[in-house]
Amino acid sequence: MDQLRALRYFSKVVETGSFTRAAKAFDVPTSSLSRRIADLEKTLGANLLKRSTRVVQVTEIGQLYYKQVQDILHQLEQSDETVRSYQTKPTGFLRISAMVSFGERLLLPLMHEFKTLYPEIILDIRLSDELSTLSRDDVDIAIRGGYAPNERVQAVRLMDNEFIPVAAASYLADRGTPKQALELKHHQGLFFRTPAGPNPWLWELDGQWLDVSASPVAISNNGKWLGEQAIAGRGIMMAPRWLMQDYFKSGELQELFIEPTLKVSQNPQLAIYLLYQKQQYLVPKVKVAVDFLVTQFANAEI
Amino acid sequence: MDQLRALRYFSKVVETGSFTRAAKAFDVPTSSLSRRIADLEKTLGANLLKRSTRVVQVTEIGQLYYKQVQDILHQLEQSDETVRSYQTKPTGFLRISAMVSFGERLLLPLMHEFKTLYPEIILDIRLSDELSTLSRDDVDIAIRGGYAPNERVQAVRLMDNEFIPVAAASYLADRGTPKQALELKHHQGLFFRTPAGPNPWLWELDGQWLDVSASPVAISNNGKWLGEQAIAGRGIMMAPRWLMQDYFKSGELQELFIEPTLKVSQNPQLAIYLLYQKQQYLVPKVKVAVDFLVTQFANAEI
DNA sequence: TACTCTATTGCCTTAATAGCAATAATAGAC
DNA sequence: GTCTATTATTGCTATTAAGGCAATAGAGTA
Repeated sequence: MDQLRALRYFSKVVETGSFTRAAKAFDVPTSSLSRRIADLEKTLGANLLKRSTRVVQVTEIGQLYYKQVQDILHQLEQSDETVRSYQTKPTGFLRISAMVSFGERLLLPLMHEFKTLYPEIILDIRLSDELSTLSRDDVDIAIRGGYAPNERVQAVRLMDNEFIPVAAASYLADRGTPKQALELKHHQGLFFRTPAGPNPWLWELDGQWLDVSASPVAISNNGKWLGEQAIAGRGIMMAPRWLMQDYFKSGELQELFIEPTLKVSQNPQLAIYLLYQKQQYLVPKVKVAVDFLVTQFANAEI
Repeated sequence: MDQLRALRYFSKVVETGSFTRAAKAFDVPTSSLSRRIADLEKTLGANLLKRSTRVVQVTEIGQLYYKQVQDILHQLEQSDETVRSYQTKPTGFLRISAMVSFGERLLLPLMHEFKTLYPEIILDIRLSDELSTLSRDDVDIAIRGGYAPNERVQAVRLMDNEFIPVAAASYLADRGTPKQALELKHHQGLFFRTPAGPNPWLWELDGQWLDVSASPVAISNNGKWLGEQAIAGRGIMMAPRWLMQDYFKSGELQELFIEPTLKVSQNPQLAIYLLYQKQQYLVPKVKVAVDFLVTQFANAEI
């Protein structure tokens, strides 16, 4: 029995809820599906589907089996793809997901050079501050700050992601320039909302963490808008250092030097990571992109 | 093409390093393997094996593919097994792995009752202080202290694993009874060697960790032997509380009350965990065993 | 009750795989 | 260097499994 074929048929029936629709998808008669799935059920000794002539329902165990089978089929597909593309030129669609501000400031400017190096790769760059799961056919490469990957995902540290307090001169003239962390409680704060909630302002003393967040005047997951608020003198913002260079140069914002140093996370390894599926590294388009990006950022940091 | 069959053939050839031996294992002619694997290579467009008439070598990409295929085949086998055993009586071999002293003191005494409840389950209990990977066909259930499982493994907290300092009366009469952690530096220590190295004696103050280990007189991964050393008055030992009950009753050892409380790990969740593969929970033999053990330990703790 | 849509079943065709024997290739023995 | 034993491949045929079509049976709908 060709179990894989049976599994593909079964999966499609679960997804479409119908033998007829599934059969259309494979362009085979429904009788084939019926027989393959019946055989599968026979060898497994369990009913995966509850059929009536009009409606197909998935049984409890069928549901469970479906989930696991999905995963298996997907892994196999990916392994096959890796082998198939082995030793070929880097080509095809390359899907990269990155955080919006990081993408605009640092990633996109690099990609012109990448494109000239590998003209046959068609870039599909998605900028979003949502977490990308990287688990399915989602994206090939994701760039995220401090994200806990699962065991099949490889994480490479690209660069620091140090958060520093900044404010506009107008704000400081108005409310004074804080020098001590404890003064911040009486200031106004602009907070970046991560998927895990607004980033607090923390202060560490011998492993003890103190929250010295200012009183919030704005919380948003949109860095650009928060930046505008800061420039308008609405409050103090904790922002990534790499994002602030332009603002410092133009004088729109300035760095605050506060004792002791503030953090926005208890995680000491706050950095920006490049993530990719381990098994995809031998796929040429993924390999060259990972190598290219890692090299670029390693050089930029010197 | 029946890809699964081809993958099984291919895997066996990699493992045995020979078409002939692999063919014997499946009881089919070598020509079948030759053809299936050739087809597989054709559809993948890559050479997985480098053949000479006498020696079969695995190519780089073949090696990679083999590893991934192994994983996939294993997962599929397990999923099939789950479905097959669904709604059947708990039966078959049940392989449990536990730490030696835990097994002897707590686990084995329980298993008589388990055996009468489920006489058709054949127990295969392996006691070892080595880490069990739980990843392959290894064991169905593992019991370990503070072990970081991967995402496919479910961990259930069974009981506390508090380590306390103990010593024999003879030792204390000889060297004095320490009351302060800092005094320990001048005492003699018996250390348990975990897979991550000897367990240090730690003392926490506001997130700062101080190592106050005594000077070592013995280090071993054999708890029994260490216990004998302690009874013989050779030194102070940090031992799990649950292991000491008998020694306390017999008066062979006594608990030391040291300020501040000592720890053997920075991990606050030091406990004993029961581990099993998530997808196996619906396999009756695994389900009843997990439920039985969790219930037994939950009750015992009241 | 008749109608329609859907899954299953029987029969035959077609495709894929197994089995056997012969062939080609090569490492090791002499 | 030649021979021999072992091993993988290939050609041919038999066998097995899956596909395709038409007929059948069941269940909701008009």
